[in-house]
Amino acid sequence: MRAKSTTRRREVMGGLAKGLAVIRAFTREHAAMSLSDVARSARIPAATARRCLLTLEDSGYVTRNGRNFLLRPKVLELGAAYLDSMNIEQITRTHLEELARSTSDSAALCVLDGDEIVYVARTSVRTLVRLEAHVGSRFPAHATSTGRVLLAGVSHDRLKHYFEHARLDALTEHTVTDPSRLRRLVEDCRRSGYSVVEDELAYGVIALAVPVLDQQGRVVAALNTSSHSRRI
Amino acid sequence: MRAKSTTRRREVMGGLAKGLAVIRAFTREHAAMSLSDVARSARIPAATARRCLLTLEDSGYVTRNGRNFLLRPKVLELGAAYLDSMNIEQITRTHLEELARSTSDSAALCVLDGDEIVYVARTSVRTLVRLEAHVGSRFPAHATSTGRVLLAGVSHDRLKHYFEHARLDALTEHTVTDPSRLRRLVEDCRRSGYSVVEDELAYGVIALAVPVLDQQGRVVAALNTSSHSRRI
DNA sequence: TTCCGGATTTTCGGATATCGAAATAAACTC
DNA sequence: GAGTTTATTTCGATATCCGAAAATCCGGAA
Repeated sequence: MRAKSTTRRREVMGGLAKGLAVIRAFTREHAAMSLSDVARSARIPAATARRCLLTLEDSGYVTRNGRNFLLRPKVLELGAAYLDSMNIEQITRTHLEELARSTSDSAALCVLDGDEIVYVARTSVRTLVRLEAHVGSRFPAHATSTGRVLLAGVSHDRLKHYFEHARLDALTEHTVTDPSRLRRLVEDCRRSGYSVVEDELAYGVIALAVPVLDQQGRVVAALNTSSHSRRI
Repeated sequence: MRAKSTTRRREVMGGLAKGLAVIRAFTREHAAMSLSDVARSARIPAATARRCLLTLEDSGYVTRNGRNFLLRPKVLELGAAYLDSMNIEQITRTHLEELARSTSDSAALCVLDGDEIVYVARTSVRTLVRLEAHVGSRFPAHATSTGRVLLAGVSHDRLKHYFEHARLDALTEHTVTDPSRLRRLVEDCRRSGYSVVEDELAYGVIALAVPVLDQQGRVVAALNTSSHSRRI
């Protein structure tokens, strides 16, 4: 007790972290949950889950239907703050829509977050059946065309950090999981300016990605277009 | 302050509400903010804002760039929980993309939240210049085609509540702000099953909306397609 | 450069609200 | 009605809250 309290303890707000965990506890399979469902799912005590839910209800993020709680669309505003601040709308207008129209296929704008890519905007004509994705969806960077293009744009240090920490799991038997091979593919991206990946994220999915650069020539996002390769 | 003098005080988590306010403080104009900017913007003491930001940084929602904080794409996951739980992807695939393709214009899927509509998904070919919208964007229900279709689908009680509380502000000189006239327009929607609105949300914008029904025939969302009407 | 003044960030401490286990109450099951 | 699960309340220990003070940073003048 005394020993640990003397050391510099990082001051954080437990309640905030728990409340966010509560929001994230809701999924497609668990769209409506009772208090105890939420507590179990978010791994927090029932009394705390209750306080979180009441607070979220008070501020309009959650609503109650009988004994069940569900998310309200207001939670989208939290993401909207990001989309807004990143000026996603402008990039979308510039690139995404033309790409989708010209290829008549799915197209998406993604950014890198840790060792995953995140969908920031998307348009599609026929959605990939085996890959449900929407704004905010995440996939491991190493198995996606977008991810490789984005990795090609980060600093040497960050790339080093990526290879030290990322888990290169195989998602299909074609997924590249060998670090040095992946490193070579990323370098190819840097040279060629694009990346094509087939059957590495899921069977039957082929995608092509190119970087989106800012005025200084830095990679700020990546555009991809994807399609079915073949049936399996 | 002995005992619970203030009878039955609603127990809430102040920290959670404040943390969410911090996320929402970020906007296009203020994409990167210092601690004191955030505190000012969210109307909370600096010391508290600091604890919120450190917590959000710890959990990956916020990052630091020198003395400035910015949102990370992880905040999109909070909205993704909603999109996921509402099965938006399926509705999008079913309706939105076909509409966008067939009309070659902007199309969006919206839901009602309070007296506003919220964009839940969108696709567009040429974006309306005067109306930047993305997933999570909100507009007042009374001035939008989508809003009227959605209002036409709510219960009598909720509609009553809407007319008692909503502020029918004029956004252009064509905006319908008279409650009884709006009520008639909403009833028209209920009968006809669609709504067309021109120049009421912004000059030069015309939109048409139709409801999306669930198996029980309840209105769960509305689809709209919009376009320029004329230059002003 | 060095120093100063103002703004920002961090620390501090007492008052107060939250945490969470456990008790109680309510609801549901059989 | 007894047994089981779920929801709510209680309460001492503890962490947060926030005003204010201290430390730090920063830009510009000398």
